[in-house]
Order: sequence, then structure tokens, then C-alpha cells
Amino acid sequence: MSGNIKLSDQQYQMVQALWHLGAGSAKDVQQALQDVSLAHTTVGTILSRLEKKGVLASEPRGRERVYRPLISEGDVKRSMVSSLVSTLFKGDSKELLAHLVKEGELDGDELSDIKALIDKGAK
Amino acid sequence: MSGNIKLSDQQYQMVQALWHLGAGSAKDVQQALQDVSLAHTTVGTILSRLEKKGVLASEPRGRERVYRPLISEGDVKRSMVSSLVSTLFKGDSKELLAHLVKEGELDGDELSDIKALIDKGAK
DNA sequence: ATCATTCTTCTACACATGTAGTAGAAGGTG
DNA sequence: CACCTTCTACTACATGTGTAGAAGAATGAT
Repeated sequence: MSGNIKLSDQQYQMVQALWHLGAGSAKDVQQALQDVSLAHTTVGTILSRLEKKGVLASEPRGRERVYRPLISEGDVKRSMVSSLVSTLFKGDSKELLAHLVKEGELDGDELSDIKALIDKGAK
Repeated sequence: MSGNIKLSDQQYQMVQALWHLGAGSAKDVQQALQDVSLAHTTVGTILSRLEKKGVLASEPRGRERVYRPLISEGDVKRSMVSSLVSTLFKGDSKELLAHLVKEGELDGDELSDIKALIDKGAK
């Protein structure tokens, strides 16, 4: 489902906050994103745009509007990774793996971890 | 160098064509991108914007302008992958690896290939 | 020399995004 | 009840991008 979700950094931060919160108002999201301090109105704008795009849903609760994500973090990651893979690696995930191994800043220990992970995953 | 290069799909296609060509005119690029058919003027526009951004350089050759990439394919891939990793995986490449292994559509053979690659890379 | 072809450059417009002010609604307080 | 606080909704503006037409320069053909 949810074909081609593509979120900007900013947008991802917001949605991520909502994944953690489960659901929340613009205020909640702003609070959760203290590191990137934005005017509350900015948060509101982004949230409502995300709703228009179908990424979030909301309903009013008292004076405020509560947003909740309509798509899962996994879906978004899958979709964004796969979109990068098609752009940069002709759709071949293996090449991304190879890129990470070759170019990555992974040390030996990390590589062993990965191998363990592969064994587990490949079972 | 070249800190944070970030190219859209479209832009990446163009620059990629130039990596393959070495250098070329708008026409050459358009030809190379027959799959995504764009007006020649569109190709010209994108190319000149990329030059303004410092991704390409060009000099006139006869009646046409020849563009050549200022950044390597490796740099761009590194930069774009690492930017995705920071957004989606808190900067931890290992988590992207894990994501690929868990969520990826990699079959057993491919995973063995990867392990081989890791061994080679890890030396 | 003139005309048609072919490129580039300029200009334009729509839409997404980042960012935020202002207006208006709704609830709390004295 | 009048007022302050707090939210949202609307409006706004800059920048980036996708896309391409129109105008102008240079080349090739007759």
C-alpha cells in the first residue's frame, strides 16, 4: 500500500514525532521537536499539509486538533529506501549494500554484526 | 569536499548521463535520456541550473555548450545515502544494512554474495 | 546573401516546501 | 461579562523544481 511516500527531512521529523506519540496536537509535536525550534504556526502548517497529502489524519478534540499518522514508519522507510535505491542503484538493493560496505564507515566489528544479522535473516 | 550534495531524481539522471558521457551538450544529454523524453529546452534549463548550483561546469564549444560534472558519482552517492541514513536511521549506517536485510527483497544467494563482499571489504 | 535549422538563454508558470504573521474561535480568569 | 491566552486556519512570501515556449545567435545549405 501507500505506493510512493516521499517525505522531506522536516516532514519526516514531524511524522516521526507522531509515531512516537501515537497521536498529538501541533503543540505536542512542537514540544517533541525542541531541537529544531520552529514557530508553532509553522508546525501547524506542515501538519495540515501532511494531512492534505494523506500522510496524517486528524480530528478536533476540544479546542485543538489531534493528528495521527496514517502510514507506518516501516512503510515510509521501505518506500524511501527503495526510491533511493532505484535512483542511485538501478533498483538493485545489493548495490546499496555493496556501497555501504565499500564506502561506508563501518568498522570490522560492525561488519561482523551485519554478517550475524544476515545469518539470522537468511536462516 | 562537496559537503551536502542532494539531487532530485531528474537531476540525478542528467548528471548520470554526463558521468557516462564524460562531458556533453544539452543535446547529448537529451539523447542519452531517451526513456524520459523531455523538451530540449527543459534539458537546457536543468543543466544550467545545475551549473549555477556548482554541480556542473561548462564551456562553449562552437555553437553549443559542453557540460561536464564537477563531482564524482561516488561523492554524490555517498552524500545522498548518508543523508538518507541520517534522516531515517539516526545516522547509523548499520541500521540501514539491517533494514535491507530484514525488509529487503534479497534472497539467500544475494545474501551470500553480500557476506562474501563483506569479507573482501573487511579483509 | 538568405533562409532554414539548431542551440542557448530568458522568461514564465505551476506546484512543493520552509517559514511565519495575522485573524478569528474558544476556553479560562477575575 | 470583559479580557487574556491559546489554538487553528488563512494568507503570504521566498526558494527549488518540473516543464517548456519565445527570442536570439550561430551554422549550414542553396
